[in-house]
Amino acid sequence: MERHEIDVLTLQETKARDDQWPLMGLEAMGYEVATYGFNQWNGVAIASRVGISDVRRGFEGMPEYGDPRVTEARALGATCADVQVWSLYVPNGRALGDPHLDYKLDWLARLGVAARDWLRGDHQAQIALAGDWNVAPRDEDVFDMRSFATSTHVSPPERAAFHAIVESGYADVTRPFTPGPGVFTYWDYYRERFERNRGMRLDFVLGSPAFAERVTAAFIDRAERAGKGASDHAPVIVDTEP
DNA sequence: ATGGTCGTTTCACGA
Repeated sequence: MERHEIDVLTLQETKARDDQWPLMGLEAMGYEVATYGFNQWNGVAIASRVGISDVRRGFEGMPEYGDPRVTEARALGATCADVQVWSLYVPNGRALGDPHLDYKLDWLARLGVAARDWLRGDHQAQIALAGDWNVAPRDEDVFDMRSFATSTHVSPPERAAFHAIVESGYADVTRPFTPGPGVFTYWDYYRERFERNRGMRLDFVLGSPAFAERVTAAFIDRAERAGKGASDHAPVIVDTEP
């Protein structure tokens, strides 16, 4: 965060309850923090050094689909300066035919309905939908499509759900600055997946028209994936005009 | 078709 002068940070799959956050450290760096941690599995958070004026919680999980410890996925919205930022952790889906995939598709559909409502209410709204989408929208977003033939993340319904949100007015502001193929945001921990660049592009920032106009650059910080103890996802950074 | 890694919920499980 210090190296890249991050104004607003969104985190997903934090595996932390609200009471487990290192808030003092973030606050010492000048950040306000909003968290939405369900349990030790899944949570989301937003840290902002440009202020948080409003916090919205939405799109919680659907426990009827199974064990709520693992099915819970969350979305946390916060108004940071003039931008409404959402930290999204889209459900994983687990496997084709698994009820968790139905839950994932329902969750994305509900997000799409809400996102369209936000645009209808205010055409000048600056909204960023940022996080782990757990969808690889294009074939080039996985290192080897043959090995994903019977997998989630690339299935037509998942891709359709993602594209529906794009087509409703939320542009992917990251891909134009980080074109593929071979450009990923996630590499599994299995041996040499990162070293061999056998990854997936699952993390995106989608922006409303007014926000997308302000974006000047995007960057995937691969170096953060290299160290011992790193997350399996790399940070995705977006720059905007003031 | 399987297994490979990681961290926590541990000799199991979801990512």
